[in-house]
Formats: sequence, structure tokens, C-alpha cells
Amino acid sequence: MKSMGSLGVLERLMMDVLWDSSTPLTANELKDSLTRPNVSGTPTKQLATTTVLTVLSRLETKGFVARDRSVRPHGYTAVMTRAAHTAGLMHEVLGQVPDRQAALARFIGDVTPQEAETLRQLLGVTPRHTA
Amino acid sequence: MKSMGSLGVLERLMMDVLWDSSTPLTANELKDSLTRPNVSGTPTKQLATTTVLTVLSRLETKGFVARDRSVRPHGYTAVMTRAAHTAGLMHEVLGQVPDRQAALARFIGDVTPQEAETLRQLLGVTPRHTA
DNA sequence: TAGTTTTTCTACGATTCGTAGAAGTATGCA
DNA sequence: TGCATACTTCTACGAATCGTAGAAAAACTA
Repeated sequence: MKSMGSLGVLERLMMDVLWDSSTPLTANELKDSLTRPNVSGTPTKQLATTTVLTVLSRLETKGFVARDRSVRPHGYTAVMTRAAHTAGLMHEVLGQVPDRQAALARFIGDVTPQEAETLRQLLGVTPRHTA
Repeated sequence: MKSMGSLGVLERLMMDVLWDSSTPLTANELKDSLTRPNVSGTPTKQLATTTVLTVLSRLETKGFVARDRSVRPHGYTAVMTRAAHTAGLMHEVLGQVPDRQAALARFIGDVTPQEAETLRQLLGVTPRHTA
């Protein structure tokens, strides 16, 4: 797995929309989802469709989204799940240090009690994910 | 805790040297440590001292290193331990997702058996770090 | 085929980062 | 006490990344 590299603010925002969508989205659908979350009086800076397209292309290049060119307004989907992406980043960070033990210890030390419980459960059964 | 932001390649290299050093280093000491690890025939691109100084300044600005201006060749030390930094990054990544559970599950799923064991131990006693 | 929608190409400004020269400042020695 | 040497700050530049979007090309629709 090569570097994953972190995402820019807009790139991330768009990935979040894609991750929350169960179906492929078109550039315009995505654009609208991006604009809508404006609840209070903020001026709602609407992005140009081309902007969204450009970023989508970049995300495709980076391997974060897949594009379905067989349908007319192209459909975009996230390649990985958000969980996989997040876990991947965590492993990437962890992989950069020589002393994993120490880093993990520190990590665990800063975890919330609930998360600790979650982790205990996960580690108890040692489940292997299949995908 | 504010963003931590990731480090550039050289910045990271320099932090690694600082993390491996028990005492404060001067710019030149750091520069030499940076160059030395050249075991085989690679041409050993020696950096200019000012380059190292510049990067150290940036790292200081970013809050990664502390500079002792009271000694003459200024002494530089890492502010955080490598483990703390790594754990911080991991938490930062984890903090960006709405569904921590899922991300953690995935993370655990990809962990090596040894690491899993480490984690079990850490979670068993639930040790709280004091620093 | 003419209008509309969608996609691609190209581009630009801001920021970050590696890189380092030039110039300023402090030190220590003669 | 005045310079040579060591160290630090300032300034800068080029590459890369990212948000942003117009202009042009391609595809669809009526």
C-alpha cells in the first residue's frame, strides 16, 4: 500500500459525502450535498461544477474514487470505506516509528473508556475481517 | 490540540534524529547525524548548515522543537516524544471520523498478532500514563 | 441540428517545503 | 579591542499540492 497521502480540505469534504452515500453520485449531486449543510446564516459559498469535477478527477488519480464512465453523468464512488481509509492512515502513521510498542501504549493511554472497551472486545475475539 | 499537521520529508528526518538523541543538539550536530547514515555508495548529499537551521526554525514555529537560546550554538530538542507524536497523529486521524468503532475495528483487524498481544496487555491493566 | 449538459484542458494564486546565499550578530583569540 | 570565525536570521526561489474555475470540446436531447 503506497502512502495514501492525506487529503486537502475540499478533497476530504467530498470524500465524506461519497462515504455517506450508498449509491454513486454525479458531480452535481455531490456539489449540492456539499453546499446544503449550511444551517445558519453563512453565505453558502456555492462551488462551480467544474471545481467539483476537477477535484473528483484528482481523487480518481489518487485512487480514492472510482468513476463509472459507462453512465452518462459519470458516477463517482469511494474506493475504500471510510473505516478502511482511517485504519490505513493509522497504520501508516504507526509504521513510521521504530518502536510500535511505545506508540501503541501511548495511543491506548489516550483512548476514551468506551473506546478501550470496544478495543477489548475486538481483541478478545480476534475477528478477522474478510473484505 | 491543534492539528499537528504532518511533516515534510526532511522535517521528519530531522525530528527522527532529535528523537533519537538524549541531549539537545546543535544545528551542526544534527546536520552531521543527518548525513552519516550513508552506508553504501550513495553520494551523501551534504546539506548546508543554513538549510538545517531554516528547517529547525520552521519546526520550532510549528511547535515540534524547543530551542535553547541561552547556550551559544543553540540547542534543539524535540518537544514531544516520538510515541506521543505518533499517538497524537493516530488520534487525530481517528477523530476525523464519525464512526470510531468501525475505524477501530478495521484498525485492529489489520494489526499483527504481536501488536494485538501488546494491545491486550495494555488494555488489561488499563495503565494511565503520567506525563 | 441547435441548445443544453457534462467533461476535459488549462491555468492561476496561495501555501508548503527543500534548499541555500547574503548579511547580520555574537565569540573568542591575538 | 579589534578582527576572524562560528552561528543565526533574512530573504528567496523552485517544485509540488490544492482550491478555484473559465474555455473549449464532447455528448446528449428535443
